[in-house]
Amino acid sequence: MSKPNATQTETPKRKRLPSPERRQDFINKAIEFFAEEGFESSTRGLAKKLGVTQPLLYRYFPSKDDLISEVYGAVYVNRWLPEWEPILRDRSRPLTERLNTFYNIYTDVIFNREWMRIYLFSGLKGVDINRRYMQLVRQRILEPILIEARAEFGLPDEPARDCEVEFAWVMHGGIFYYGVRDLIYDSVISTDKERVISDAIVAFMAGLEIKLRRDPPSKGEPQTV
Amino acid sequence: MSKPNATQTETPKRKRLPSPERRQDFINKAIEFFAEEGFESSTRGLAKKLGVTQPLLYRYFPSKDDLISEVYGAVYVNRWLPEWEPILRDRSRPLTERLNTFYNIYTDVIFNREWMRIYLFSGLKGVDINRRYMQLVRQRILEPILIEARAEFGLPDEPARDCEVEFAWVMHGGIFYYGVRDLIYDSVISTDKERVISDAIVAFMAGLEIKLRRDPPSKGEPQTV
DNA sequence: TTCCTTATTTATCGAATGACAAATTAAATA
DNA sequence: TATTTAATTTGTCATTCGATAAATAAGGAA
Repeated sequence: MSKPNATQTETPKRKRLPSPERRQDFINKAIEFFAEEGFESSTRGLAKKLGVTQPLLYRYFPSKDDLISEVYGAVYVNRWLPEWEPILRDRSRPLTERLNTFYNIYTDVIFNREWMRIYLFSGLKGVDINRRYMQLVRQRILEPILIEARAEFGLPDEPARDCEVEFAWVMHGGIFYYGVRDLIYDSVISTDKERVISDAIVAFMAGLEIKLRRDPPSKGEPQTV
Repeated sequence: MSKPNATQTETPKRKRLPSPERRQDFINKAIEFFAEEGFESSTRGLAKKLGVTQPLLYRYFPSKDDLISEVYGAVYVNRWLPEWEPILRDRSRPLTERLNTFYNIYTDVIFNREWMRIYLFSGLKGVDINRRYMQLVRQRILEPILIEARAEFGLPDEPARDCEVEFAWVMHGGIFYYGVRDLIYDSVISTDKERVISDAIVAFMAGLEIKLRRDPPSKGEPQTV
């Protein structure tokens, strides 16, 4: 079984890749690696996974933190799809249907072990990209949903109030947390994602209608917390 | 400003504490420390926070991992209050009222930066204490709630089906995620916890009633996923 | 006071870490 | 083929890490 010194069984000797491709390969594998091991894990561990020596990483990224920033970008920024928002605004379909469509394809992207773990790790690190991502969710998903809900219920068009945004966040967070339980904690019993989403949306719509009729907009405090 | 070698301005020299108290102090500060810095942070950093040298930690805990286990115990196990469950089962009050009471006092405990961060860090580490905690939540909170809901709606007493447990998890997770946004991401706009909980419960109860009447229990599949 | 127990510190080890400089070598260019 | 470019490795440094052994000293007991 043991070979002499010269001939190797596996990869011949070195594989040399042009700069851009190698770089992209590094980022892709870094996503896998840091997602699984956390950002505190060593660049040597990553290099081993890459089948490359550790100093080579520093030819492509000035520091470990720079590499991590690239990982953030590849996960957060690049995986946000612009076609999501129009789905929510398409008034030719009932809102409940739009919400189901949206959350099914949205979770097709984020219910992914890498995405989830990178998101949670970076959130605990307190990097600002998390805050920006949540602003994106609020402005491009939750507030549009609340606008559409007003239209659906025949209420006047007004910006969403803070407590309504929080209410939408709870629905969104409930669905999100289902993904966390599934992909991070392995503690999900019914893996019927579509049904979980559908049930959450039914409750959201029912609750929102009650809420909007109970304390209707354009009455008391305009927007004061 | 600079002092000679002998005289100190701050603490005289050493403060000596009896073993049990020192040990407890270590655990308490370790909770703060690891919650903020993560479990990968150094024992030297912790010792500095404690105002003590690093090897002293090893007089009280055989290894860093043993200390971390103590932290888990102090946060997860010891902060679970046995009086929670009876609140949910007290049929002299409407279920909605019980749910509001329960989630307000439950979140008084877990909506705490230390608790939340320890929970999230340990979840990402994949330690089994997380899985056990979630089983606890399911068996002692969610399933009782579903049993009570059946009674409230005048339905026959049956064990909760999987998809109902998931539905309860989404409500629970939505409330939980509100805490995460508040304490970890600082991205909460309305800090009126009581109202957020109340709205979530209204939606949950409305959704559950629709759900139970739409596909009623004791009909089709008994418990087959 | 003196002695004894033990809480605490000092000193240190071996391994692992991020990062850099210089030596190699694969592959494109001439 | 000979030469050049740059991708990759080898070697290494200064820190930092968890952990241990030995030295110190605080505080109670005699």
